[in-house]
Amino acid sequence: MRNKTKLPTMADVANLAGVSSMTVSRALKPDTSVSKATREKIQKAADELGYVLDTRASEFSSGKSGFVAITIPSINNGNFADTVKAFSDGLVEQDLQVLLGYTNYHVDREEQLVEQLLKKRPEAIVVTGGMHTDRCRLLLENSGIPVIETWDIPEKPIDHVVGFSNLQASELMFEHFIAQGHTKIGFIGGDNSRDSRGRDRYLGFCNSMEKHGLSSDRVSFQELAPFSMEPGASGIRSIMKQWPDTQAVMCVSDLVAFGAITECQRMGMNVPDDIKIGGFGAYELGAFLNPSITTIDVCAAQIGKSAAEKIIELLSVDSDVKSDKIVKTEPTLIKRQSA
Amino acid sequence: MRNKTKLPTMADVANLAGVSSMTVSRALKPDTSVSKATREKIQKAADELGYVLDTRASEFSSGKSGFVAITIPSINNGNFADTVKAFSDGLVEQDLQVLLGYTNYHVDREEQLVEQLLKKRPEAIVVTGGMHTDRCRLLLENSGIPVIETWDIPEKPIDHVVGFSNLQASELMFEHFIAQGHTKIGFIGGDNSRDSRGRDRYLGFCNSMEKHGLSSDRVSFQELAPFSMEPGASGIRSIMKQWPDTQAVMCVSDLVAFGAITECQRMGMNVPDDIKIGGFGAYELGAFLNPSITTIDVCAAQIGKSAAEKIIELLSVDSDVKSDKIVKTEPTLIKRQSA
DNA sequence: CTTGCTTTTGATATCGATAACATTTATACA
DNA sequence: TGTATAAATGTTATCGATATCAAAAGCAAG
Repeated sequence: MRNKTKLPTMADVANLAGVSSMTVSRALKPDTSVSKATREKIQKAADELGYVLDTRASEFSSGKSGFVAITIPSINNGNFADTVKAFSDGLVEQDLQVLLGYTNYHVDREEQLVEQLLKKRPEAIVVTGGMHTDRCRLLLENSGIPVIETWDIPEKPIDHVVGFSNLQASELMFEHFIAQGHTKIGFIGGDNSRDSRGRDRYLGFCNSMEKHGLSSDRVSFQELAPFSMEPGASGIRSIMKQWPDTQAVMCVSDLVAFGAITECQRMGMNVPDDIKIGGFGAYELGAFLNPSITTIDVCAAQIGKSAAEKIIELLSVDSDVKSDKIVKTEPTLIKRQSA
Repeated sequence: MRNKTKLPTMADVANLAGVSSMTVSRALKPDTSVSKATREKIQKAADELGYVLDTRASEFSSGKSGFVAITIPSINNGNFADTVKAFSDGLVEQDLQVLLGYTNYHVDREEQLVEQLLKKRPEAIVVTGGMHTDRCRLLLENSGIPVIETWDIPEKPIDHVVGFSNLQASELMFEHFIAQGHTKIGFIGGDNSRDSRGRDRYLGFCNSMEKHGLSSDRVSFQELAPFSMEPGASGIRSIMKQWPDTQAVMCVSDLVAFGAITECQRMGMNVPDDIKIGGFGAYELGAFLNPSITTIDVCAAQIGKSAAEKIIELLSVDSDVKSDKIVKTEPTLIKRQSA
C-alpha cells in the first residue's frame, strides 16, 4: 500500500498543461511573470492531478531548507512550550517550519540532537541554555548559520543570545524573603548535574544567603530533571522534617512549588501563615491556586518571540544593520499570596 | 554573514581522503561494506573538514524524507504535549524526525498546515481529530502516505485511527455523578464550533441527561478553544448564579476544573461537600490539588506511543501483516476527592 | 512594417547525495 | 599457482525542482 502510486511531479503538470516545467515552477510562485492565461491553465492541471509541490526538491535546488531548528529540554513544561509557541508563531509568516527536538536535560543528548538537526540544513538554530559538550559547541560554531542560545546568558556565547540570568532572577525571590524579615530560608531543586538553569537558581540561593550571612543548608535536591509536583511534595516534607523552623522556601519552578504548597496543606500547615513558598516561571496554575503562588516571571513567550525576530532579521538579505548580539529579558517578581 | 563560506560536501571529503564520493557515502553509513582502513581514512577527513551529512540531498536522492508530520491543536496543553512526547520518543530509534504543527483548533488552519507539511514529503502524517475541511481530507487521502487520525474515532476514517470516543468517555463522569444520586448536573465547556472533542464531551452530557430524564440546561460555554483556568472560574460563577442548587459539574478539561474548583474555594464553597466538580484528561496537577480532581484518564501518552508503533509497522518493508486499522484506547474514570 | 523594447516561455546545467551496475582487489580453496 | 567467489571501490544516471541564460512572442512608436 505504501507509496505504490507515484506522486505527480512538476513535469507531469507541465505535460498536462502543455508548457515547460520551468513555467510551472514560475506559475506556482506568487510574484513571477507568467501570463494570466498560462497560469490558470497550469493551476487547473495541477488541481486535476492533485499536485503538491515537493519542497524537498525545491529547497534543495535553491539551496534553502525552509527550516529553523530549536532544541528544548522538555516539551512537558509549560514554560518551554510557551517559548516554542511564540517562536513558531513568529516564523509562520516567513514560511519557515520549526524543527523541534528535546534534549531531556542531557548535554550528550543535545549533542546528538544538534548533529541530527544540522543534517537537515536548517537556516538557523536555537538552543536552550549555554552549556554544551565541546563537540556540540564546535558543530554549532561551524554550522555556518545563525545560532541563538536562550534561557540563559552564557559566559562565552557562541553567537547570539536571548536570555536572562537565572542566578539574578532567583535572587529576586530571596531578597523578597529577606525583606520580609525571614532568616530561615530553604530551597528545593533537582539534581543540578544536568540542568544549568536549575543550578544557577540554586547558586542564586547560595549567593543571597551568603550576602546576608544566612545559612544555605536548608536544601532538598530530589532527583534528575525534569522534575515536577511530586518532588515538590517530598522536598518540602524532607525540609520540614530536618528543619521544622523553616520560614520560607523557594522552589526551582512553579510546578515544584505547587507540589510543595499542596503538600503543606495536606500536612495541616497554612501557606503563607505558617510558611512562605515561592516558585519560578509564572505558570498559569500559580495564579489560580489558593493560595496563589508568588513567583518569578521570566517571560518565556517573550524569549521565543525575540528569538524569532532575531532570526528574521539575520536571514533578511539586507541585514547590514546589526542588532545587539545579546538580548536580555528582565525577570520580575510577581507578588502573590504564597509568599 | 549569511552562509558566506560554503559548507563542505561529500566530494570534498572524498578528495581529501583520496576516494570516490560513493565510498564516502558508504563509509558514513553503519552497515555497508567498506574496509576498515578506508573508513578510518574517510572519518578522519570528514572530521578535519567538519563535514556534516546533508540529509536533504541524501533523502531526496533516496526518495525518503526522514520526517513524520503531526498536527496538534495546541502545544500549550499537557495532554497533547504528552502525546507528542511519547510519539517522538517512539520514533527516535528509527531516525525519524517529528515535524510538528499547531492548528490552534481551526480546521482552516489545519488545512493550510497539512498542505504545508505535505510539501515536505513526510513518510507518514498524524492528525488530531477526525474533523477536517473537504480539501484537507482530499489532501490527506491523496498523500500516498499512511494517515493516522487520533484523539477521536471518526465516523468515516481516512485511513488509520488511534483514539477513543470522547462522547462515551464523558458519559463515564455523568454516570458517576448520577450513581451518587445527583440530579442537578452541569457542564462547562468552550465554544464548540472549533473543537470537536469538546463538542463530543458536551454531547455525552446531553446523552446522559436525556437517558436519565434530567435537564441539560445547566451549561456554560465560555469562549473559543483553547480555554483554560480563567474560563473555568467564570464558568462556575455563571452556573452557580443562575442555578444555585447545582450539585455536580463536569468540566471539559482538568485545567478548566482547576479554575472552577479554586474559584469555588474563593467563593467560600467547599468541594466536594457543597458541590462536586469533575475534570477530563488526568493532568498531573489534578492529582496534587486539594481536593484532588476526579477525572477521566484518556491515556494521552499511550495514543502517541501507539501512533508511533503503527507508523513503524506501516513503514517497515515487510508490512504484509496488517494490524487493525482502528486502535481504541480505553478511557477510565479516576475517582479522587473532588467528585 | 520595422525597430527596439518588455514580457513571457523554454533549454540546459545544477544542487548533493544515492541506486544500480561495473570493475577492481582480496580471499579461499583445490 | 590458478580459479572461483566475495569484498571493496568506482562510474554513471538520477531524484525534482530552480538558476541562468537564450529565444520567442507581444507591443509601442516611428
